[in-house]
Amino acid sequence: MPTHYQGAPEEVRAFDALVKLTRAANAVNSRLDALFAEAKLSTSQFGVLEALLHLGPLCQKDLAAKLLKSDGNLTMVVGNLEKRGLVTRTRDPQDKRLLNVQLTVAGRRLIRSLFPRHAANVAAAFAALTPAEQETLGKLCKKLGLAQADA
Amino acid sequence: MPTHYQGAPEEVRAFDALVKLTRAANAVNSRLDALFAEAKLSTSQFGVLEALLHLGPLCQKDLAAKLLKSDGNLTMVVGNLEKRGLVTRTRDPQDKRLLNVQLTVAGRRLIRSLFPRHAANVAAAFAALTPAEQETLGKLCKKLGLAQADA
DNA sequence: CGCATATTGTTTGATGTTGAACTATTTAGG
DNA sequence: CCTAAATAGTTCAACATCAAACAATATGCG
Repeated sequence: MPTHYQGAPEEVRAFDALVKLTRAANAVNSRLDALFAEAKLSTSQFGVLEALLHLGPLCQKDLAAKLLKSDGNLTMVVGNLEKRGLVTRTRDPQDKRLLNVQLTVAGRRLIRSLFPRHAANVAAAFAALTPAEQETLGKLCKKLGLAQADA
Repeated sequence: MPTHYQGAPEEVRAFDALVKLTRAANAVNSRLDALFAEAKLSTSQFGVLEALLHLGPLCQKDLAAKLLKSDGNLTMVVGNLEKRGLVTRTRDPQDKRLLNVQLTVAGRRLIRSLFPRHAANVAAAFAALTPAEQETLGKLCKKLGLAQADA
């Protein structure tokens, strides 16, 4: 049902793995998004709040690196969070190029209330696999992911 | 390097698998995007052209289902392809609600020239894993993906 | 010191993305 | 038949996303 591609065996095999990998990632992440939507947060917004909760205040450059998003994008995502009073941006006195982003009281309260449910969702999503299967999946994905760097 | 989350063991294990799964999917798909960018095609646009090549003319509803995108979205993606003369939209005479999307000569030529290189890219991306590993990865992803349906 | 270069963030323009409201058409039940 | 419900697309608002051009600041080298 993916693309019935008639090609070399290694291509057919790789296509099959690609389709399943992509669908699994989408399915799991879509499931997790339901919780974010409850709090009217986008995936990226949740990611920013989570990073700030667990790593403390960060500048936008670091946030972008953490979330694997472009810097131009972070301006908007953080901007929308700031509008809602969930984070503040303060110019770094040492290096005035930097904007330190940190949680407000409301932001901290929100992410702290959401995170335990998020963690439970992640565990529930992966409960379809045994612990050994999860570790195998993790190993294979890591190997696959790292190999793309030098492509 | 993911989130150093201190939680129940099954949550930590699931988080680890989630991060690696998501990163692998992103890394592979980013790598594949490079070819699409060469032809100034977005991932979705390439997906539409590929589906039309291998499955023949389709209405937008079917395309949306194939690509796992919203119907509203397909209006734009197909519209942009139509602007470039790569596809045409024709109203179905039997059921006037349907718009049949099909490749133009230029569209067919483009996707046929791109696809072999795409297939080679997919195979190269997965060459980091042995055939057996690719099948294991596929099986685990399928199991994981299907389990999210009833969440 | 003083300028060339690098770094951080913003802006802009194009595309993608969704969900909801809306139109047109078809289908089904009474 | 004829109207109610379902279906296919479009449009819209909001947000995401990137790349590229840009401004402001910092750093380093002569």
